[in-house]
Amino acid sequence: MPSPAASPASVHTSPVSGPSPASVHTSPAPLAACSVHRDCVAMKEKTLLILLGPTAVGKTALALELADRLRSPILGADSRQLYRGLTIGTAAPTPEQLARAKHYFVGTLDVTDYYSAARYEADVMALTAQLFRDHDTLLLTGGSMMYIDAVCHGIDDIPTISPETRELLRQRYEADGLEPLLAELRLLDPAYYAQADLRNTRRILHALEVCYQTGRPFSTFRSAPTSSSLRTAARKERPFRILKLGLRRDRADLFDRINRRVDQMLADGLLDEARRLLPFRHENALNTVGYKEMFQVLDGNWTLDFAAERMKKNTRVYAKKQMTWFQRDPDIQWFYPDDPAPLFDVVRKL
RNA sequence: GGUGUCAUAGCUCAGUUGGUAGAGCAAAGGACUGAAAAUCCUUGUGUCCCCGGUUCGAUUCCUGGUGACACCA
Repeated sequence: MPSPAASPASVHTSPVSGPSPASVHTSPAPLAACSVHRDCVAMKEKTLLILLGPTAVGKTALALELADRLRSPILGADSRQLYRGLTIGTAAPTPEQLARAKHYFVGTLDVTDYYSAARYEADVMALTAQLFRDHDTLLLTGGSMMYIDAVCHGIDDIPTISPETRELLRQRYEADGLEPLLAELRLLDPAYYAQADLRNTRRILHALEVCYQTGRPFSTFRSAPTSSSLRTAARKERPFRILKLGLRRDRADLFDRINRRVDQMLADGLLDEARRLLPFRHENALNTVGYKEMFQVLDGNWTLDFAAERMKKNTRVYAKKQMTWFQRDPDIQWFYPDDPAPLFDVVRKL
Protein backbone atom coordinates (compact mmCIF):
# COMPACT_ATOMS: atom_id res chain seq x y z
CA MET A 1 0.00 0.00 0.00
CA PRO A 2 1.92 3.08 -1.18
CA SER A 3 -0.03 5.72 0.69
CA PRO A 4 -2.22 4.96 3.70
CA ALA A 5 -5.46 6.82 4.26
CA ALA A 6 -4.37 10.10 5.75
CA SER A 7 -5.95 12.14 8.48
CA PRO A 8 -7.52 15.42 7.43
CA ALA A 9 -4.68 17.42 8.93
CA SER A 10 -2.01 15.69 6.91
CA VAL A 11 -4.02 15.71 3.71
CA HIS A 12 -4.58 19.42 3.76
CA THR A 13 -1.05 20.67 3.42
CA SER A 14 -1.27 24.32 2.63
CA PRO A 15 1.26 26.80 1.25
CA VAL A 16 -0.24 29.40 3.58
CA SER A 17 1.28 29.35 7.02
CA GLY A 18 -0.69 30.32 10.09
CA PRO A 19 -3.01 28.96 12.71
CA SER A 20 -5.91 26.72 11.80
CA PRO A 21 -9.35 28.33 11.41
CA ALA A 22 -10.52 26.73 14.64
CA SER A 23 -7.89 28.53 16.71
CA VAL A 24 -9.00 31.90 15.37
CA HIS A 25 -12.72 31.45 15.52
CA THR A 26 -13.54 29.90 18.86
CA SER A 27 -17.29 29.73 18.24
CA PRO A 28 -18.15 26.66 16.20
CA ALA A 29 -21.47 28.07 15.01
CA PRO A 30 -21.37 31.88 14.99
CA LEU A 31 -24.46 32.15 12.83
CA ALA A 32 -26.58 30.30 15.36
CA ALA A 33 -25.35 32.58 18.13
CA CYS A 34 -25.91 35.64 15.97
CA SER A 35 -29.67 35.77 16.36
CA VAL A 36 -29.37 35.78 20.14
CA HIS A 37 -26.49 38.19 20.66
CA ARG A 38 -26.99 40.29 17.58
CA ASP A 39 -24.85 43.23 18.56
CA CYS A 40 -21.84 41.56 20.07
CA VAL A 41 -21.67 38.88 17.43
CA ALA A 42 -21.95 41.42 14.64
CA MET A 43 -18.68 42.86 15.87
CA LYS A 44 -16.77 39.74 15.14
CA GLU A 45 -18.86 38.40 12.29
CA LYS A 46 -16.85 37.98 9.16
CA THR A 47 -18.16 37.73 5.62
CA LEU A 48 -16.81 35.94 2.62
CA LEU A 49 -18.29 37.65 -0.42
CA ILE A 50 -18.27 35.42 -3.48
CA LEU A 51 -18.65 37.06 -6.87
CA LEU A 52 -19.39 34.35 -9.40
CA GLY A 53 -20.81 33.86 -12.86
CA PRO A 54 -20.10 32.38 -16.27
CA THR A 55 -16.93 33.10 -18.17
CA ALA A 56 -16.74 36.53 -19.86
CA VAL A 57 -19.67 37.90 -17.87
CA GLY A 58 -17.49 40.68 -16.43
CA LYS A 59 -16.34 39.39 -13.04
CA THR A 60 -12.79 40.73 -13.13
CA ALA A 61 -13.66 44.39 -13.65
CA LEU A 62 -16.44 44.36 -11.07
CA ALA A 63 -14.26 42.51 -8.57
CA LEU A 64 -11.68 45.28 -8.71
CA GLU A 65 -14.39 47.83 -8.05
CA LEU A 66 -15.68 45.82 -5.09
CA ALA A 67 -12.18 45.25 -3.75
CA ASP A 68 -11.71 49.02 -3.67
CA ARG A 69 -14.96 49.60 -1.84
CA LEU A 70 -14.38 46.78 0.64
CA ARG A 71 -10.65 47.38 0.99
CA SER A 72 -10.31 43.64 0.46
CA PRO A 73 -7.80 41.54 -1.40
CA ILE A 74 -9.12 39.35 -4.21
CA LEU A 75 -9.10 35.58 -3.88
CA GLY A 76 -9.34 33.89 -7.27
CA ALA A 77 -11.69 30.95 -7.74
CA ASP A 78 -10.53 29.89 -11.15
CA SER A 79 -9.02 26.47 -11.67
CA ARG A 80 -6.95 27.62 -14.64
CA GLN A 81 -5.90 31.14 -13.72
CA LEU A 82 -4.14 29.44 -10.81
CA TYR A 83 -1.41 28.37 -13.20
CA ARG A 84 1.50 30.60 -14.06
CA GLY A 85 1.77 31.34 -17.76
CA LEU A 86 -1.87 30.76 -18.70
CA THR A 87 -2.64 34.44 -18.88
CA ILE A 88 -4.09 35.33 -22.27
CA GLY A 89 -6.06 32.11 -22.72
CA THR A 90 -7.69 32.25 -19.30
CA ALA A 91 -8.35 35.99 -19.40
CA ALA A 92 -6.35 36.29 -16.19
CA PRO A 93 -6.04 39.70 -14.56
CA THR A 94 -3.47 41.88 -16.31
CA PRO A 95 -0.40 43.26 -14.49
CA GLU A 96 -2.24 46.58 -14.17
CA GLN A 97 -5.26 44.85 -12.65
CA LEU A 98 -3.06 42.79 -10.36
CA ALA A 99 -1.50 46.00 -9.12
CA ARG A 100 -4.86 47.49 -8.15
CA ALA A 101 -5.52 44.89 -5.43
CA LYS A 102 -3.66 42.14 -3.67
CA HIS A 103 -4.52 38.90 -5.48
CA TYR A 104 -4.35 35.33 -4.25
CA PHE A 105 -4.70 32.09 -6.22
CA VAL A 106 -3.72 33.69 -9.52
CA GLY A 107 -0.59 32.50 -11.29
CA THR A 108 0.74 30.72 -8.23
CA LEU A 109 1.10 27.20 -9.59
CA ASP A 110 3.43 25.67 -12.12
CA VAL A 111 1.65 23.96 -15.00
CA THR A 112 3.10 20.64 -13.86
CA ASP A 113 1.76 21.02 -10.30
CA TYR A 114 -1.01 18.77 -9.08
CA TYR A 115 -4.00 20.59 -7.68
CA SER A 116 -7.63 19.89 -6.84
CA ALA A 117 -10.83 21.33 -5.44
CA ALA A 118 -9.97 19.77 -2.08
CA ARG A 119 -6.62 21.49 -1.91
CA TYR A 120 -8.30 24.70 -2.91
CA GLU A 121 -10.75 24.32 -0.05
CA ALA A 122 -7.92 23.77 2.42
CA ASP A 123 -5.86 26.65 1.05
CA VAL A 124 -8.78 29.07 1.12
CA MET A 125 -9.72 28.08 4.66
CA ALA A 126 -6.16 28.60 5.86
CA LEU A 127 -5.77 31.90 4.05
CA THR A 128 -9.10 33.34 5.17
CA ALA A 129 -8.30 32.45 8.78
CA GLN A 130 -5.29 34.71 8.44
CA LEU A 131 -6.85 37.51 6.43
CA PHE A 132 -9.99 37.83 8.56
CA ARG A 133 -7.78 39.14 11.37
CA ASP A 134 -7.43 42.36 9.40
CA HIS A 135 -10.60 42.29 7.26
CA ASP A 136 -14.27 42.00 8.05
CA THR A 137 -15.07 41.15 4.46
CA LEU A 138 -13.09 39.17 1.94
CA LEU A 139 -13.82 38.99 -1.75
CA LEU A 140 -13.52 35.71 -3.61
CA THR A 141 -14.27 35.67 -7.34
CA GLY A 142 -14.23 33.20 -10.16
CA GLY A 143 -16.26 30.72 -12.15
CA SER A 144 -14.96 27.30 -11.15
CA MET A 145 -18.14 25.77 -9.85
CA MET A 146 -16.73 22.92 -7.86
CA TYR A 147 -14.02 25.06 -6.28
CA ILE A 148 -16.67 27.49 -5.06
CA ASP A 149 -18.86 24.70 -3.71
CA ALA A 150 -15.86 23.16 -1.99
CA VAL A 151 -15.31 26.43 -0.14
CA CYS A 152 -18.98 26.91 0.69
CA HIS A 153 -19.94 23.37 1.65
CA GLY A 154 -16.71 21.52 2.12
CA ILE A 155 -15.69 18.37 0.41
CA ASP A 156 -15.37 14.90 1.84
CA ASP A 157 -12.01 13.66 3.01
CA ILE A 158 -10.98 11.27 0.27
CA PRO A 159 -7.32 10.30 -0.02
CA THR A 160 -5.29 11.85 -2.78
CA ILE A 161 -4.44 9.23 -5.37
CA SER A 162 -0.79 8.43 -5.84
CA PRO A 163 0.67 8.81 -9.32
CA GLU A 164 1.45 5.08 -9.31
CA THR A 165 -2.16 4.08 -8.66
CA ARG A 166 -3.42 6.55 -11.26
CA GLU A 167 -1.02 5.21 -13.84
CA LEU A 168 -1.90 1.60 -13.03
CA LEU A 169 -5.59 2.20 -13.62
CA ARG A 170 -4.91 4.19 -16.77
CA GLN A 171 -2.89 1.33 -18.21
CA ARG A 172 -5.53 -1.23 -17.33
CA TYR A 173 -8.17 0.91 -19.04
CA GLU A 174 -6.07 1.35 -22.17
CA ALA A 175 -5.29 -2.36 -22.34
CA ASP A 176 -8.70 -3.87 -21.58
CA GLY A 177 -11.26 -1.12 -21.88
CA LEU A 178 -13.98 -0.16 -19.44
CA GLU A 179 -15.97 -3.42 -19.20
CA PRO A 180 -13.64 -5.40 -16.90
CA LEU A 181 -13.20 -2.34 -14.70
CA LEU A 182 -16.95 -1.97 -14.35
CA ALA A 183 -17.22 -5.60 -13.31
CA GLU A 184 -14.52 -5.00 -10.73
CA LEU A 185 -16.22 -1.91 -9.36
CA ARG A 186 -19.45 -3.85 -8.99
CA LEU A 187 -17.61 -6.28 -6.71
CA LEU A 188 -15.48 -3.77 -4.80
CA ASP A 189 -18.13 -1.08 -4.29
CA PRO A 190 -21.65 -2.19 -5.20
CA ALA A 191 -23.14 0.88 -3.52
CA TYR A 192 -21.28 3.31 -5.75
CA TYR A 193 -21.78 1.10 -8.78
CA ALA A 194 -25.54 1.36 -8.28
CA GLN A 195 -25.53 5.14 -8.46
CA ALA A 196 -22.55 5.84 -10.70
CA ASP A 197 -22.65 7.16 -14.24
CA LEU A 198 -21.32 3.96 -15.76
CA ARG A 199 -20.35 5.60 -19.02
CA ASN A 200 -18.23 8.26 -17.38
CA THR A 201 -14.84 6.60 -17.60
CA ARG A 202 -13.06 9.20 -15.52
CA ARG A 203 -15.38 8.77 -12.54
CA ILE A 204 -15.30 4.99 -12.74
CA LEU A 205 -11.53 5.06 -12.80
CA HIS A 206 -11.41 7.40 -9.82
CA ALA A 207 -13.70 5.22 -7.74
CA LEU A 208 -11.47 2.24 -8.49
CA GLU A 209 -8.35 4.24 -7.72
CA VAL A 210 -9.71 4.91 -4.25
CA CYS A 211 -10.69 1.28 -3.76
CA TYR A 212 -7.26 0.08 -4.86
CA GLN A 213 -5.29 2.54 -2.82
CA THR A 214 -7.23 2.32 0.43
CA GLY A 215 -8.66 -1.17 0.36
CA ARG A 216 -12.03 0.40 1.16
CA PRO A 217 -15.06 1.04 -1.05
CA PHE A 218 -15.05 4.51 -2.55
CA SER A 219 -18.59 5.14 -1.32
CA THR A 220 -17.53 4.79 2.33
CA PHE A 221 -15.55 8.02 1.98
CA ARG A 222 -18.59 9.96 0.86
CA SER A 223 -20.58 11.53 3.67
CA ALA A 224 -23.89 10.90 1.97
CA PRO A 225 -23.49 7.81 -0.19
CA THR A 226 -27.11 8.02 -1.30
CA SER A 227 -26.74 11.59 -2.43
CA SER A 228 -25.10 12.20 -5.75
CA SER A 229 -24.33 15.84 -5.16
CA LEU A 230 -21.62 17.60 -3.22
CA ARG A 231 -23.82 20.51 -2.26
CA THR A 232 -26.28 18.30 -0.39
CA ALA A 233 -23.63 16.01 1.06
CA ALA A 234 -20.67 17.39 2.96
CA ARG A 235 -22.09 20.64 4.39
CA LYS A 236 -19.28 21.67 6.68
CA GLU A 237 -19.85 24.61 9.03
CA ARG A 238 -17.83 27.70 8.23
CA PRO A 239 -16.62 30.21 10.84
CA PHE A 240 -17.77 33.09 8.65
CA ARG A 241 -20.83 34.23 6.76
CA ILE A 242 -20.97 33.48 3.03
CA LEU A 243 -22.72 35.79 0.60
CA LYS A 244 -22.96 34.67 -3.01
CA LEU A 245 -23.48 37.35 -5.65
CA GLY A 246 -24.00 36.03 -9.17
CA LEU A 247 -23.46 37.94 -12.38
CA ARG A 248 -25.50 37.19 -15.44
CA ARG A 249 -26.33 38.58 -18.87
CA ASP A 250 -28.82 37.88 -21.58
CA ARG A 251 -27.51 34.91 -23.49
CA ALA A 252 -27.04 36.73 -26.80
CA ASP A 253 -25.12 39.44 -24.97
CA LEU A 254 -22.87 36.95 -23.19
CA PHE A 255 -22.19 34.97 -26.36
CA ASP A 256 -21.31 38.16 -28.19
CA ARG A 257 -18.81 39.05 -25.46
CA ILE A 258 -17.33 35.55 -25.67
CA ASN A 259 -16.89 35.81 -29.42
CA ARG A 260 -15.23 39.20 -29.21
CA ARG A 261 -13.00 38.12 -26.34
CA VAL A 262 -11.72 35.13 -28.31
CA ASP A 263 -10.81 37.41 -31.20
CA GLN A 264 -9.04 39.72 -28.74
CA MET A 265 -7.11 36.80 -27.21
CA LEU A 266 -5.81 35.85 -30.64
CA ALA A 267 -4.85 39.46 -31.34
CA ASP A 268 -3.04 39.54 -28.00
CA GLY A 269 -0.87 36.58 -28.95
CA LEU A 270 -2.63 33.48 -27.69
CA LEU A 271 -0.93 31.37 -30.34
CA ASP A 272 2.52 32.37 -29.05
CA GLU A 273 1.46 31.69 -25.49
CA ALA A 274 0.30 28.23 -26.53
CA ARG A 275 3.57 27.64 -28.39
CA ARG A 276 5.50 28.27 -25.17
CA LEU A 277 3.25 25.81 -23.35
CA LEU A 278 3.37 23.16 -26.06
CA PRO A 279 5.90 20.98 -24.16
CA PHE A 280 3.33 20.70 -21.35
CA ARG A 281 0.32 19.97 -23.52
CA HIS A 282 -0.40 16.69 -21.75
CA GLU A 283 -0.61 18.31 -18.31
CA ASN A 284 -4.10 18.68 -16.91
CA ALA A 285 -3.62 22.44 -16.70
CA LEU A 286 -3.47 22.56 -20.49
CA ASN A 287 -6.59 20.45 -20.97
CA THR A 288 -8.32 23.79 -21.29
CA VAL A 289 -10.50 25.62 -23.78
CA GLY A 290 -8.30 27.87 -25.88
CA TYR A 291 -5.09 25.93 -25.54
CA LYS A 292 -6.48 22.69 -26.93
CA GLU A 293 -7.53 24.51 -30.09
CA MET A 294 -4.20 26.33 -30.45
CA PHE A 295 -2.33 23.04 -30.19
CA GLN A 296 -4.32 21.80 -33.18
CA VAL A 297 -3.13 24.85 -35.12
CA LEU A 298 0.47 24.27 -34.05
CA ASP A 299 0.16 20.64 -35.15
CA GLY A 300 -0.94 21.87 -38.57
CA ASN A 301 -4.33 20.19 -38.28
CA TRP A 302 -6.49 23.32 -38.12
CA THR A 303 -6.35 26.78 -39.61
CA LEU A 304 -6.34 29.66 -37.15
CA ASP A 305 -9.79 30.73 -38.33
CA PHE A 306 -11.23 27.28 -37.75
CA ALA A 307 -9.58 27.09 -34.33
CA ALA A 308 -11.10 30.46 -33.43
CA GLU A 309 -14.57 29.18 -34.31
CA ARG A 310 -14.05 26.04 -32.22
CA MET A 311 -12.78 28.13 -29.34
CA LYS A 312 -15.85 30.31 -29.44
CA LYS A 313 -18.14 27.32 -29.52
CA ASN A 314 -16.33 25.50 -26.71
CA THR A 315 -16.31 28.62 -24.57
CA ARG A 316 -20.06 29.00 -25.11
CA VAL A 317 -20.55 25.39 -24.06
CA TYR A 318 -18.45 26.00 -20.96
CA ALA A 319 -20.46 29.10 -20.09
CA LYS A 320 -23.69 27.11 -20.43
CA LYS A 321 -22.38 24.44 -18.08
CA GLN A 322 -21.53 27.11 -15.54
CA MET A 323 -24.99 28.63 -15.81
CA THR A 324 -26.63 25.22 -15.42
CA TRP A 325 -24.64 24.63 -12.24
CA PHE A 326 -25.16 28.07 -10.73
CA GLN A 327 -28.86 28.31 -11.56
CA ARG A 328 -29.53 25.40 -9.25
CA ASP A 329 -27.99 27.20 -6.29
CA PRO A 330 -30.75 28.96 -4.29
CA ASP A 331 -28.20 30.92 -2.21
CA ILE A 332 -27.08 33.09 -5.12
CA GLN A 333 -28.43 36.63 -5.51
CA TRP A 334 -28.31 37.66 -9.17
CA PHE A 335 -27.23 40.95 -10.72
CA TYR A 336 -26.50 42.41 -14.14
CA PRO A 337 -22.96 43.80 -14.51
CA ASP A 338 -24.18 46.70 -16.64
CA ASP A 339 -26.48 47.78 -13.81
CA PRO A 340 -24.31 47.29 -10.73
CA ALA A 341 -26.12 49.72 -8.41
CA PRO A 342 -28.27 47.04 -6.70
CA LEU A 343 -25.15 44.97 -6.14
CA PHE A 344 -23.33 47.91 -4.61
CA ASP A 345 -26.34 48.48 -2.36
CA VAL A 346 -25.99 44.96 -0.99
CA VAL A 347 -22.28 45.44 -0.45
CA ARG A 348 -22.76 48.81 1.24
CA LYS A 349 -24.90 47.19 3.93
CA LEU A 350 -22.17 44.80 4.97
C1' G B 1 -34.26 33.70 -74.84
C1' G B 2 -33.53 27.84 -75.10
C1' U B 3 -32.26 23.22 -72.65
C1' G B 4 -31.02 20.56 -68.35
C1' U B 5 -30.34 19.84 -63.02
C1' C B 6 -31.80 21.21 -58.30
C1' A B 7 -35.38 23.30 -54.28
C1' U B 8 -36.36 18.71 -47.54
C1' A B 9 -34.38 21.03 -39.97
C1' G B 10 -30.52 27.24 -38.44
C1' C B 11 -26.35 25.02 -42.19
C1' U B 12 -24.59 20.81 -45.48
C1' C B 13 -27.32 16.95 -47.38
C1' A B 14 -29.84 11.74 -47.23
C1' G B 15 -34.62 9.57 -48.06
C1' U B 16 -39.68 8.19 -48.97
C1' U B 17 -40.57 1.94 -55.62
C1' G B 18 -46.97 7.35 -53.40
C1' G B 19 -48.96 5.90 -46.78
C1' U B 20 -46.68 13.47 -44.13
C1' A B 21 -39.19 12.17 -43.11
C1' G B 22 -33.43 11.44 -40.74
C1' A B 23 -27.89 11.95 -40.49
C1' G B 24 -23.64 15.19 -39.48
C1' C B 25 -22.72 20.02 -37.77
C1' A B 26 -24.96 24.13 -35.21
C1' A B 27 -28.41 24.67 -31.12
C1' A B 28 -31.08 23.40 -26.50
C1' G B 29 -31.61 20.74 -21.69
C1' G B 30 -29.27 17.93 -17.75
C1' A B 31 -25.61 15.44 -14.38
C1' C B 32 -21.46 16.47 -11.30
C1' U B 33 -17.29 14.67 -4.10
C1' G B 34 -9.26 15.36 -4.90
C1' A B 35 -8.10 15.92 -13.19
C1' A B 36 -13.99 20.20 -12.88
C1' A B 37 -12.35 25.38 -18.56
C1' A B 38 -12.26 18.19 -16.82
C1' U B 39 -15.64 14.11 -17.72
C1' C B 40 -20.44 12.23 -19.03
C1' C B 41 -25.88 11.89 -20.46
C1' U B 42 -30.44 13.47 -23.14
C1' U B 43 -33.13 16.16 -27.12
C1' G B 44 -34.94 16.63 -34.33
C1' U B 45 -42.93 19.01 -36.43
C1' G B 46 -39.91 20.65 -40.39
C1' U B 47 -45.77 25.10 -44.66
C1' C B 48 -40.34 18.40 -47.54
C1' C B 49 -40.48 26.21 -52.56
C1' C B 50 -45.79 27.91 -54.43
C1' C B 51 -50.71 27.12 -57.26
C1' G B 52 -53.30 23.33 -59.48
C1' G B 53 -53.94 18.04 -61.43
C1' U B 54 -53.94 12.49 -60.98
C1' U B 55 -54.98 9.39 -56.59
C1' C B 56 -58.53 6.65 -51.11
C1' G B 57 -53.94 9.29 -50.00
C1' A B 58 -48.76 13.67 -53.02
C1' U B 59 -43.02 15.84 -49.83
C1' U B 60 -42.63 11.80 -53.70
C1' C B 61 -45.86 11.33 -60.15
C1' C B 62 -47.78 15.31 -63.83
C1' U B 63 -48.93 20.78 -65.77
C1' G B 64 -47.76 25.71 -64.66
C1' G B 65 -45.10 29.35 -61.64
C1' U B 66 -40.89 31.22 -58.66
C1' G B 67 -35.75 30.92 -57.32
C1' A B 68 -30.59 28.89 -57.73
C1' C B 69 -26.87 26.64 -60.66
C1' A B 70 -24.84 24.66 -65.33
C1' C B 71 -24.58 24.47 -70.48
C1' C B 72 -26.29 26.43 -75.36
C1' A B 73 -27.53 30.92 -77.99
